[in-house]
Amino acid sequence: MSRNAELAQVFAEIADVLDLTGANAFRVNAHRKVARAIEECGEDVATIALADPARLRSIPGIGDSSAHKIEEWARTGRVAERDELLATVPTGVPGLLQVPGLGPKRVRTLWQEGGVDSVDALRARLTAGTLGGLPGMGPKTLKAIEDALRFMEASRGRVRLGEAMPVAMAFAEVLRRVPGVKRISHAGSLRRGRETIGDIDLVASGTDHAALHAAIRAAPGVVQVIASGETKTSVRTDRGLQVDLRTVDDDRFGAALLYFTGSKEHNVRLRERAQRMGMRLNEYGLFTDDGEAAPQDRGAIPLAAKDEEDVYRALGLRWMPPELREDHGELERHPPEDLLRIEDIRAELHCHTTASDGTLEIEAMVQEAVRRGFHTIAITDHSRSQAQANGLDAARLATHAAAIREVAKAWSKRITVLAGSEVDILADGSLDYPDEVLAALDFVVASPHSALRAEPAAATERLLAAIRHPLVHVIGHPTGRIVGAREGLSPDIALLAKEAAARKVALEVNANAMRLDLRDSHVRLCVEAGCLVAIDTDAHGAGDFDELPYGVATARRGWLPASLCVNAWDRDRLLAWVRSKR
DNA sequence: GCCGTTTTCGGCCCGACTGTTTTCAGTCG
Repeated sequence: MSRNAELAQVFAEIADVLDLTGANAFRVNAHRKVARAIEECGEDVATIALADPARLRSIPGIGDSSAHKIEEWARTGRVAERDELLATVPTGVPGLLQVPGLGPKRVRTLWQEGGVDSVDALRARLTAGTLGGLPGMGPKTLKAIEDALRFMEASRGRVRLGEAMPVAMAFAEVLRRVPGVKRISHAGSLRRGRETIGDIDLVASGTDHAALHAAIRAAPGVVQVIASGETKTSVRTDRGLQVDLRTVDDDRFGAALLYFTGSKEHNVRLRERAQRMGMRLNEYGLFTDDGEAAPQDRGAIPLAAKDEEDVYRALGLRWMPPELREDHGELERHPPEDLLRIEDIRAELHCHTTASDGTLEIEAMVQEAVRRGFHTIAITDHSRSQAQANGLDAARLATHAAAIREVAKAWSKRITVLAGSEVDILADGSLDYPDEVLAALDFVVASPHSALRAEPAAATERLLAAIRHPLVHVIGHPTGRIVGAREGLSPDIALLAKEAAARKVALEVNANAMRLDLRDSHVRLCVEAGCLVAIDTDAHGAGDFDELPYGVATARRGWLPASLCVNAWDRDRLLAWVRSKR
């Protein structure tokens, strides 16, 4: 776990225990907000705490009280208040909050009146059937808890963006065939392009809501209907994913899509803004606030509801790209006008062929790039240390480069093909080929593949050395992390971005959904430093190009303007930069 | 606990669905 993740957990634990003991809900929420702010910070928060206390307090959501706790943790590795709070409840009780359907009230009932003090104890008591008679725990509630426990064991949390998107598209296709359907969109964290997705949210409009809900319940792969009403259905798929459908009338679609896209925090900001302007915002529209709840049920006509643009406009705002709706300052400081778009990407600068561990020959890879409308592709097979990936030694690389240049010549009217390498950054920061070998190539991506558990300071030095190497164009997947599976390196990204900006080296956002490396918060640091960013699919086959949208979404979440993305430059500008390193 | 285009005090978003405590609490997003 990264240090930020550890520290965030301290605040999450404080929030959980406060919640369980019935503390003020806003106080609980404030701690959860701090946990989120820490988790989403691209820099090491403990380091900020020691170096610049004022800057720590300038992070939204972190006030004086939380700042003191963070400073305490940075100095001692502990937070006394957290330890004291945790001592007041049995060790396993906070874990009960992770069970879907169990909130603080039910956990407190289970614990204090039922003697249930852990998830294991809960499972045992459910099996033994000795939980009947607790207040609020009827047979259906107990059954729902039992199902939720089974689901927890089967699925373990969030899935990667690249797994969730195809599932969402398949469900959308099912809805598209329902008679009377008007508009369908995915929403939630999926639409915001987050790297992992908790569940799939869909919003649909049409004339026959009941038919839409029936279609979702009967869709292929659905194994359980969790809830289904007139406007909302939740189902579980055979792969353990929850899919939520909300239906609305088409003239309210924009308000519903806005609402269900979130983030929750962005929505709260919008509602607060609406409130200040004498309006009221919910999933049915933006209404004049007459002091009464649920205007939509009283026949009130919304001021805006049909499209998201209408709602933002009525609130005096420009439409906000979904990837930016995270309450990361997007309402105060509008994101760049030329925020990167998928159609801006015209070059692939990191891919593999059969020379190392790819599945396509050079020419087939080039053809695929042409088919995708790219003006440039760099062929970058693995270097010699990647023996398991059939990495090339200097002699094979020379032959390979000659073959790439042959293909380049044959295709020169259609696309520019660069002979390159993805050269390993070794543990000591040196590269896997001597300089004269690299100098003979057109393009060099330098990436860490091994020693990915190095200390942050060592990782920073190692990557700085690669950035300072005069023949390197791009640092590939700089941290080496695998989403949900490997933490990778934790270098000082702000420092790397500053150095890379000075030397015109691009840091990569690897678009593969397993990697998304750099991640969104790192991109934000790159943008602040004015550092170039490369977005590459790291394609090993034709289908891998399809992952590009995930990389673009990650870059957009980091507010990347097209002007800083080398893959979005026209051919002349890109090649001038490529040649500047030779 | 946090925060400021009414504010350094007094607020802090809003609705759907479910099950059960028969009029609403709990959970979720």
